[in-house]
Amino acid sequence: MKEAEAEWLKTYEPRAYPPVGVTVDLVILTIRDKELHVLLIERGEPPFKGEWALPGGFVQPDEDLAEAAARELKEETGLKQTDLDRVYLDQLKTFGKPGRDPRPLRVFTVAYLAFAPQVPEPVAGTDAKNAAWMSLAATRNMKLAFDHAEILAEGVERARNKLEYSSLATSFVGPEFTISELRNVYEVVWGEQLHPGNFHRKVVSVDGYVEETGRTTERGGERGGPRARLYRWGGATQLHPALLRPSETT
Amino acid sequence: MKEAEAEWLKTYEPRAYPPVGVTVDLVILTIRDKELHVLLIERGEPPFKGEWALPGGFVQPDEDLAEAAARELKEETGLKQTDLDRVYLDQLKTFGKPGRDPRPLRVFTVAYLAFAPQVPEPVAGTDAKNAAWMSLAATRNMKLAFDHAEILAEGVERARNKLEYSSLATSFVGPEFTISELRNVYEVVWGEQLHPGNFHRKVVSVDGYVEETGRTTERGGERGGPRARLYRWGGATQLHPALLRPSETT
DNA sequence: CAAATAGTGTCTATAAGACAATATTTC
DNA sequence: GAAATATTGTCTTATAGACACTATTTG
Repeated sequence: MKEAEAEWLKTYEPRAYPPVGVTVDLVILTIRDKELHVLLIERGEPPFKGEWALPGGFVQPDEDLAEAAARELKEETGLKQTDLDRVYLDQLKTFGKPGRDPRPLRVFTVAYLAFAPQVPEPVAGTDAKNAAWMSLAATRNMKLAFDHAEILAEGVERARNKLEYSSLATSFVGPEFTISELRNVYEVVWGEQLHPGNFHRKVVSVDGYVEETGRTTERGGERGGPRARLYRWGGATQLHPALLRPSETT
Repeated sequence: MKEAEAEWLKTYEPRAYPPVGVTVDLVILTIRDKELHVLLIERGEPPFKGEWALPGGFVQPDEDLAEAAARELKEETGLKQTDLDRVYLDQLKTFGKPGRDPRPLRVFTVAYLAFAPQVPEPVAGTDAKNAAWMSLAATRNMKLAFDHAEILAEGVERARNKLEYSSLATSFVGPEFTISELRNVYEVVWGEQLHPGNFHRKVVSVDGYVEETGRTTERGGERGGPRARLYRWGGATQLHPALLRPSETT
């Protein structure tokens, strides 16, 4: 049997298969000015030259999918390693409808979803391409390249669900955060107001979600209010019990 | 710009890319004799000739991924269309580690997860290949082809989670079922006993999960007990509130 | 001081889980 | 009749959400 496989390998002809390509595309979400934003790239090359698209590119021959996604994340966001360590990055879904890429090569794309903390820099593009954080509201009036509008919608939907059962809301804030900042993540991603008092009690009661640092913010809120206690992530990945969306419960 | 893209298309050279291939592989789960089973195929061709693998194959040029998965499901299970309509089939995850396929073609596989109702036939293979429902316990002592053991584990894990928040347990039973049969699905997939009384009340209380047919089984249980009422799926896809695994709640 | 916000207290409705009870049915 | 099972009842505890209250801080 070993000989049979070796024999078969010799006669194998790669070009018998119609050519296909595999890319990774990233839905990188962050929160800026109390709005959900996504990182978009203005394409410098055809196809869709000049249009906005999700960052991404071909998977290199020696790379696993997750490696390719991590590489793209690093290249496109220009985040420092310390920040990158705290970024959530996980596979979202794969898209491969014939014709989704106009090139004479059928391209499948494995979409990844990432949650980034607030980044001060407006985003550094690696090459001549233009990169920008776009608010989700803004993207709804744009036509994105390829099927990226569909991928983006899928990513946002996944993000909304992730917040319920996981502690990933902490990926959107800094290493130390107040309960209000965490609540803001939920409110922005879910697009609904939460009850501050109940949210506060809930978060601190879920085992392992957050732990106190023992310190507080330097100042109160912009328009008044006491200083808030600072928390850090408590190590739990899954929330028990979950933090369910109010609008889904009905 | 239109001219620029047309120009670029002409100069484009597909063979500049190293050759890659894309397959779909299916984790098809069903319940037989109070055990979770998966459909496996004994490979008739290299690579891994003679070893057991998940059913699957190359995505055809004109096919979308979901279409390819549905085609493979139909071909490999030999299920009738009426049964196929009730099978759950959804994308699981994509795998593409370099070297996962020994051929001189890099193969990415998009794994799909399917839940099938009890099928009387032992499974009809389309060609010379041997196909069989294997219990999960049995697969743990086997070496599966490619990285299919990893894919299978991922599928089982996803199945366990799906039961909590969705009504997909009904995909494992016939169009009409008793609460006990449904409970059996949960017990087998989760691998733990559930309280019959509490489970019963819970299931009938979740809005839209099941609805009564007004009829009962013809006979009681094998070893006694009254006839059970027959239910059908009530139309809800998400469960509110969810049916959480006892062992996860602690 | 007025307004805003952090954090806590309290009460109610709902849900989960333990346990028991009753009615049917099979061998 | 004995054992098994479907279904319902009851009680306790945990949780979610509504609402109110106090303390602290900013302009």
